[in-house]
Amino acid sequence: MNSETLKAPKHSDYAHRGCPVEATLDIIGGKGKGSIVCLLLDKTMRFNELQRSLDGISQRILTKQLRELEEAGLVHREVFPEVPPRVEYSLTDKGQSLRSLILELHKWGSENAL
Amino acid sequence: MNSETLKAPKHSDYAHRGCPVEATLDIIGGKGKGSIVCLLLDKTMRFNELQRSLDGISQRILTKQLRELEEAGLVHREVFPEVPPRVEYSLTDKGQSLRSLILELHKWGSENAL
DNA sequence: CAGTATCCACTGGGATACTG
DNA sequence: CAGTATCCCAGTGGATACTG
Repeated sequence: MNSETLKAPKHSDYAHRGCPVEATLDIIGGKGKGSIVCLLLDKTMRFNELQRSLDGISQRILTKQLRELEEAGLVHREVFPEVPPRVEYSLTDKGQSLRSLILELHKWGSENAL
Repeated sequence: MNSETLKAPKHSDYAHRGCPVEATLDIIGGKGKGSIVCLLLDKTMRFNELQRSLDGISQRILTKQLRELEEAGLVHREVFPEVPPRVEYSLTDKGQSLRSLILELHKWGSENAL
């Protein structure tokens, strides 16, 4: 079974076909990703610090979102070999390049959504 | 059963709590919504026209996304009582207020995602 | 502290068929 | 033409317990 050719076109496949807007939304659209990038714009943060700031997100999901953002090249993950372990998350340059976009999302949301 | 107090906090609940960024993403983050708003920035379109432009989206989903965008106050739906029926979709002022944001999403996506 | 591992519910979305 | 109505599946996310 060739999973790549057989599978029905999923979300991303189609989404990326036409519109770069959808492509971007696919990257920062997951649960909490907007907030994560938002938080990391200003400072480096540790895992628990992020989790507390995101008020209620589960460890599992936070890990997943961070891994996806890392894979997308937006987030840098640095592990310090200490006891107890310390892991710091920060934005890469590519991540920082989202700044003005995030600020626009923030602005529109403040004025129209909340 | 009070569905509002009993239910576990779902997506939007939590999302909106802290971050306007998430609130915005919740509104334009559904499948095809980015593309839809994008298309409607420039012209009014009919249902089938949209569906063809979105290449592959199902009728059911397109209807759903349009209804949600309408409910969010971004899209105006106008029904012409003709045979065969004609329905035209356009952006409201609130929808048009997304323009610069959409353009930024488009720009970032073109440069970083596709 | 920063995760995995499991299990489970809910929803998003696809496919297809039917209708005013 | 512009939808509804069904049925179905995969993915997302929550809760909880465990670990290096």
